[in-house]
Amino acid sequence: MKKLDILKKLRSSGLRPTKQRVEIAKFLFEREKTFHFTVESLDKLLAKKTTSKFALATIYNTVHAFKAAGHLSEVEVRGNKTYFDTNVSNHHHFYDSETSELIDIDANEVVIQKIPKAPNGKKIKNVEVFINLKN
Amino acid sequence: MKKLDILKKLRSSGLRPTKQRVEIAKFLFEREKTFHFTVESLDKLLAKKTTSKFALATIYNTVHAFKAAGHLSEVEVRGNKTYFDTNVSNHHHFYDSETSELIDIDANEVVIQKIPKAPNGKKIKNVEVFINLKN
DNA sequence: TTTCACTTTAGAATAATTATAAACTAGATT
DNA sequence: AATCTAGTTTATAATTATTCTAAAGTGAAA
Repeated sequence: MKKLDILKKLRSSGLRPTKQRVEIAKFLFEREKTFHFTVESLDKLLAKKTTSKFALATIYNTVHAFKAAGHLSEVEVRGNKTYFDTNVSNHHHFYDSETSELIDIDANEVVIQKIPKAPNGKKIKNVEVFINLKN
Repeated sequence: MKKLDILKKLRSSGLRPTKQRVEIAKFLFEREKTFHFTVESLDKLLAKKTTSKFALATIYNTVHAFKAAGHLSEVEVRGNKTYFDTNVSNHHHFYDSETSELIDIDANEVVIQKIPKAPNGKKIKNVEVFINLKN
């Protein structure tokens, strides 16, 4: 994703393209493969890979703004930290608790044949499959 | 589950049946239906339903001891608090984010037809299906 | 260029959980 | 039964992730 596209992406979702947002967006979205991270890991990676400095609060703000704009998704992993994913399409995950690593699973790699119907008055928003790994 | 069974359950898993553990175990396991809770909700319920007093740290200790002994399972819900479940068999969940409520889904109510194979060197520990609800 | 709503920032505040260390107790040993 | 001890409880402090605050900074519209 080019810088121009990043500016477009930010602007089109009502996010003013500040220096910080552009740089974080470049770091997150200029990649081939999807990327999983926590705010803590992102903070460390940004410190290592860029010359700019970011307040931790800015990273929280930015990640939440990107999530609200639909550019990031939050992954349901139990544990202390919140995981985010640059893959915002409907998909599933392997989770390796040994390494705390998430791996994307394409939606079409999982086929569910039978599912219960939602409780009265409720609808199904989405179905997430978690495959926990061991060695 | 009778008190005698509770003593047996604790002893057989190497947990000395202290006053606190017995009372918490009775509260958790003397029920027909499975029970979902957070440490916070359990603390409040114990305060309401029993005359004894429990230090919050004791509730954390006890819940973790029960989990380590396989009497409770921890549920993958994203959010600030950790959820526990008295249902330790293999099963799935509805999650209602409106009410933060978990509902058990029996393992045989979900049939998965296709699933990817584990990454190299890893094995599948278990598969958890989460059905997120909306109104 | 001036202006102003939106952002960033550092640090304080909050919330969940874990650690600490002293007092207590179940149950084995005498 | 009295003693002993490792395991347990307790109150409190510490830690960790995250959110709040309020002052200073900045895109971009006018």
